[in-house]
Amino acid sequence: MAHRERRSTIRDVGRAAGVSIGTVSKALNGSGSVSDDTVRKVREAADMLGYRPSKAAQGLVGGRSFQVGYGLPVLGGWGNPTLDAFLHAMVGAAGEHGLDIVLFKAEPHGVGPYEDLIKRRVVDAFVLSDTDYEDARVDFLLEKGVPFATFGRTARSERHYWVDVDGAEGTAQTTRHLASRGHSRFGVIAWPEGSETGDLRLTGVTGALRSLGLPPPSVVRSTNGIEPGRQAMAELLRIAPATTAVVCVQDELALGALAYVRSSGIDVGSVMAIAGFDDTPTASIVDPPLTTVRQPFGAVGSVLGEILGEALEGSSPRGVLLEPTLIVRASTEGGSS
Amino acid sequence: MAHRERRSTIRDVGRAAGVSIGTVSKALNGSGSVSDDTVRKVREAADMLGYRPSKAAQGLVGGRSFQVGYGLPVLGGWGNPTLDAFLHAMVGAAGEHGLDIVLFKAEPHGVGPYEDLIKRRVVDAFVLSDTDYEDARVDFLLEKGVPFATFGRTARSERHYWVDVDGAEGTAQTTRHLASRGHSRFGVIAWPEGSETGDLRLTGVTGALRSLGLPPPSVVRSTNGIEPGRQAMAELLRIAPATTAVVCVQDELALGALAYVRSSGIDVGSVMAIAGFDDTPTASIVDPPLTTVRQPFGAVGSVLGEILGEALEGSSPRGVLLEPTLIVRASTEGGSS
DNA sequence: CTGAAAGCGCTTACAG
DNA sequence: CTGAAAGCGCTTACAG
Repeated sequence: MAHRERRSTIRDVGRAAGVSIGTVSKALNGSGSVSDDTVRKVREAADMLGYRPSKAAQGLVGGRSFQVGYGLPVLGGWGNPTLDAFLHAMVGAAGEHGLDIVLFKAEPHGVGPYEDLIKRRVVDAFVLSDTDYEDARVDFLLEKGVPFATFGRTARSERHYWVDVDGAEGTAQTTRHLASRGHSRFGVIAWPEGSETGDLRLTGVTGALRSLGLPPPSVVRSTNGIEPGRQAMAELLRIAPATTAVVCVQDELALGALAYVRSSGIDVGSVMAIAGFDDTPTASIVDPPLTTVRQPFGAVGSVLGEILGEALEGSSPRGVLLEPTLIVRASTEGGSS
Repeated sequence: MAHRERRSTIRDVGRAAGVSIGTVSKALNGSGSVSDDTVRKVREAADMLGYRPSKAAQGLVGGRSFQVGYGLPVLGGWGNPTLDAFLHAMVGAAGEHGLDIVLFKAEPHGVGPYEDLIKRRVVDAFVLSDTDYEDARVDFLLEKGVPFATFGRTARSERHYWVDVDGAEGTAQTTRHLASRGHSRFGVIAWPEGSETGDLRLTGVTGALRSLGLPPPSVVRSTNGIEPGRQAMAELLRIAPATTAVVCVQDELALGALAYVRSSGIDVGSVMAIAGFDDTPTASIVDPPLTTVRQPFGAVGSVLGEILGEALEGSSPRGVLLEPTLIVRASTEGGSS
């Protein structure tokens, strides 16, 4: 079976159209000046032969690969389920700019794979996600002069393309929602200090409370996870027993907090309001369903794909800040209804 | 800033080592015969210059791209969360064979993107997931003689590489577990007819019941999703009110079924046992936690990566069937404990 | 063992 | 407007 027909080359097209390969190239790319008649003949021949130019050859002469590298964040990075929507959107948007996405395995903080892909000329640019505020990869790419776009702001944001979701705005929305439900004693379960993302989310709460004229929140810091969330909630109620509204910087923390409160026999929703961040699939399933903030991962991916086109033109970098959406569910709505 | 140093080429290495570029190539690739001394000199020069051969150039001359295409299944394909582990493992294993993964957006059943990547010589092979039993892509690639490996068996399995998880064995395990807990009236919430994967999972239940000498299950078919699962469960209890054990071919269906049963005031676990398939993250969180079957997605990915190496050698295709693991949780354990 | 040369499939000045 | 030629960075017979 297996046809494995020789893929036709520019030479075949030239022969079929009765012109030189240079003319075929110009006709097909619309570069240089070619008579309408020739263009037509060449197009016909190309169509008939199903000709598509070799990317390797184009890349070699043009010095561009039309490929963008994306290092998969270490497993579990920002929660499995989001990767799907993110990749789809990014691949789609990049594709519309004629760019393919090349996947590779990113080591925790290593620049090794990045360097390799650059040197082997496999990619023209990179997309970085799960960036730290101080990120070795950012400095490396900046120094190499390789275009890239990050998901998340960094210490060098003004020097590279980036897309981010306004986390502070997300928790501020949550806070205003809770305040409108009558809450005034707030707690926050935050990430350890130094996490830019986590601190921005914390800021959203404190800022919103301040402008509402409410007292500042009690803050407990915890690593991510359900069990840590449970413990953090216990701690929070110990240091601030009057708390009635808890904003968590991530859903898992909220799920832990929720489990703790429920197991203490306190009603979640009416007595104690709990909110998370990220709208993980679980959030809508737990009892009671969790109020949370949804990040527009699809939009992040497509903007990243878009922006990559610009990055490759060498225009000066810009950032895009996207708004998250508050998803109100029973974990903050129980009682007063 | 931006160094953008000219990436060094084979010519630079030759100059630095004082040999011809042909010799550099042979020395670095270990092909042809080169004196040990020359090899050493060349290696040193290459290291010093940080030389890495251009993949485009190698691809052009060798006619191979060392890239493998993977079309992202349509959003939500086999449930977001699994994509992460799958991609990680696949990218890792492929990487060890010197292969990069190129992502693209697969249209539902279209071969268009596949044809394009072949013609443009972007990839040497493909990985297909979410394959249908009759899959146009499989026929297309077979006819083109392009190597590929599928996740899931197809009607042409003996002609291509494949990796699959033994779904029938998974639900058979579930069934035996439930029978050992004293259940004898089984229900199955399955996918619509024609889904090979779904039908295999259904088969696992019927087969196990038969060999246990128990009556066949009542079967309700439903599209995937939590809400459909809820409705399917209602339907199941209507047509077979005596049912006490329900095996669902996917977790989301099980979550819907569980929600329905719980909201009817029936105790899940003791009175009504419910099991799912896939061990999605949510499964361990719901109340009660869901008994389910875990697919070794990581293993699937790495075997796929492995096997791709073979596929590119042109050796004759083989398939690998991986065993899933039953994860027992409270949704099937309540009462009798 | 080593080098010169051809060639992979394109694009792009450069002549005509 | 069109074609011949050079060249992108490699690998691989083919001579020496």
